[in-house]
Amino acid sequence: MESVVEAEVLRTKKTVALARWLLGKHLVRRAADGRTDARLILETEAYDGERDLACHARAGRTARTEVMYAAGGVWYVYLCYGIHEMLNLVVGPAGWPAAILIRGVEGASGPGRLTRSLGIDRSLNRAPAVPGSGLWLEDRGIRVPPRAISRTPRIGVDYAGPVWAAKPWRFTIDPRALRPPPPGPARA
DNA sequence: TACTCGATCGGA
DNA sequence: CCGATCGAGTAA
Repeated sequence: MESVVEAEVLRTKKTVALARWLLGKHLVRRAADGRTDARLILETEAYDGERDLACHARAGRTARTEVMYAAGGVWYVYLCYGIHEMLNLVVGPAGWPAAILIRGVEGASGPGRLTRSLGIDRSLNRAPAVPGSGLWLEDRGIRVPPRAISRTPRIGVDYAGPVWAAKPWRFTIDPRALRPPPPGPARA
């Protein structure tokens, strides 16, 4: 069975825990033609608060970062390097700027590639993560064993300085660990 | 208004 | 390793 992820969860859990929790959930896109595309989330990164020098909110409230201060459950989509649309989920209570970058899903590895693959751009910035917006999250009951999850530092944030760049706030699913290998040769 | 630099990617 | 490509943020 599947259930749409409720905003309540996104507002109450801690940012880093949510980045991990999102692994194994489905990112679901409904295109203009009505077709839906559900992809298992395989890679995420947490960005948490003005103190986090890798987070866009490090400079406080600006026109771009305002959406990060909203209560969890809306999308933050911005343009990076003039080319790539980056998809983030705003999380946490209103007033606390935090977001989770969706870096990889089934069939699309890399934040720029996944938005291109799913037809996601800045027109979804500030949109709520509910079916009516065309982009939402579902829990389809996939259980991700802890051994399938890896933690590493975030990608491309050296500018944040050694302390914040080193935070192990990137989470990935090792696909091999998700699908256990077939049993070996039958025992005699 | 000028200038810098990206939460990337694909091609030498 | 390098260039693409453009808007946000900063300084002036």
